[in-house]
Amino acid sequence: MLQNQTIVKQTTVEGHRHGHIAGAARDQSIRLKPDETIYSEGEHALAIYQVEAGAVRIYRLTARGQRYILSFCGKGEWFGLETGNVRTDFAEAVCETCIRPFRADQDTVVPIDLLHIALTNLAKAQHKQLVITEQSALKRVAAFVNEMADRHPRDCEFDMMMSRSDIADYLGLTVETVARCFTKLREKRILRLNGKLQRVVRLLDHDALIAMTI
Amino acid sequence: MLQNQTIVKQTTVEGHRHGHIAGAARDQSIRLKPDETIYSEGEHALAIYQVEAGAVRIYRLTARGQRYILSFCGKGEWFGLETGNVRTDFAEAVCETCIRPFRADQDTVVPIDLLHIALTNLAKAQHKQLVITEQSALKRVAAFVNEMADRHPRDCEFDMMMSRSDIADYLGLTVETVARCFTKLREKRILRLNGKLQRVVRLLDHDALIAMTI
DNA sequence: CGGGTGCTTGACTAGCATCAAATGTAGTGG
DNA sequence: CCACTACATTTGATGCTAGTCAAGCACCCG
Repeated sequence: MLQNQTIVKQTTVEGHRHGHIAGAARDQSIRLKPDETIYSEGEHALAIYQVEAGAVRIYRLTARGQRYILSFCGKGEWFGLETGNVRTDFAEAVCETCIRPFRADQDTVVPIDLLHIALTNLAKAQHKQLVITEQSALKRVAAFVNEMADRHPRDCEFDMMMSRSDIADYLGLTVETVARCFTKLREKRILRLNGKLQRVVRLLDHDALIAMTI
Repeated sequence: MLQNQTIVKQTTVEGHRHGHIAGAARDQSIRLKPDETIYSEGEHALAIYQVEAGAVRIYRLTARGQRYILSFCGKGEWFGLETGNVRTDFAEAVCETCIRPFRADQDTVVPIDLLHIALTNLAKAQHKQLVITEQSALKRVAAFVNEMADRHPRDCEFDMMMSRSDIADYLGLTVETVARCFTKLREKRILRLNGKLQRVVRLLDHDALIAMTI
């Protein structure tokens, strides 16, 4: 028994080589244009990142080329922590985005609680499992809008920034179904959609929205 | 920027009080009967566990009383690591099971790589997301059987131990659909089912099974 | 023997995917 | 300024998949 024990405290991120994007001097902020790639599957994992502004999508491609978005990371959230030292997924900016890399240089050991980040991401992933499996398409979309609303507390109007196909690939639905769900939410007077791409949500009835996700 | 930084090295499990089950003297192994509870939602998290034999199901209950199984833990796998110090889910033995608790006593700090455990569980959760969202019912069941088969390398016959409703609640399907998928796998001559409860799988065509999960 | 449990099968239905097309907006070039 | 293309979103029609409800079977135990 207990063959799997290893020693504590190997709590710095793996990977030592320098890559294209983490080449930024002294781990300073990086500005990204919409859809710009941060890292790709198969690359050497050499840094973790914190979002300072904007949003990042983390996704994988299936054997059939299907995209599946594991998570969206908003301001303050961390991403890029991997089990091994090779990337298993892709990271891209959703919109105009600003991120801050943290490399694992031996001399500049940054005091980051990697365990806390990992556990937070685990909790997010588990919550997403519940959302996806238990609920109908409408409830999934409602849960998504609610998740976005939580990132803009006190604002009743905010820009989701994600396209319909981003949302579809995140919730395991099709673009058409997502669009239909948004019109249903509009018909129910729970929200209004503004902006040329209909990505700006104005929440009319937050309580009703929350009630839908239960 | 960077408000969320905290200090490294708080890598011991939270919780200091003693609970009913971890009261076992000196963190020795615990034997469990089928369906015996290990911990429940809302309890104080005071230990993490490693499975020595058998299997454990980790699940949550939705507001409507629906059970959703987040993961099954087999031999060698760890569970019970939480973000806070309160349990957010339930843990039960699937069958006759043996687990080993690790408490967070200040004097007996066990050298466990909690980060590695957290990242492994994160990877499992992410993989499960892909299985659930991308695939049809048949593919999900195939993926499940494959997952079980991976726990019994070189054996072409093994006992899954989980009931049909366990599998259904794990894959986000109904019992009937799971049963239908198993008959399809039988009809395709990919496996045979033995035992009084039809839980013993005999793999006839492992390659075909893997091909289904892609 | 009867009742309980777990698995399977059948008939029917609701909901989402699929295919197809329309709308709206921005950008380009005549 | 208008025609044209390109792209994102929306809407409509149709079919299939999995959920629901119901029943039947196999096994076990009192």
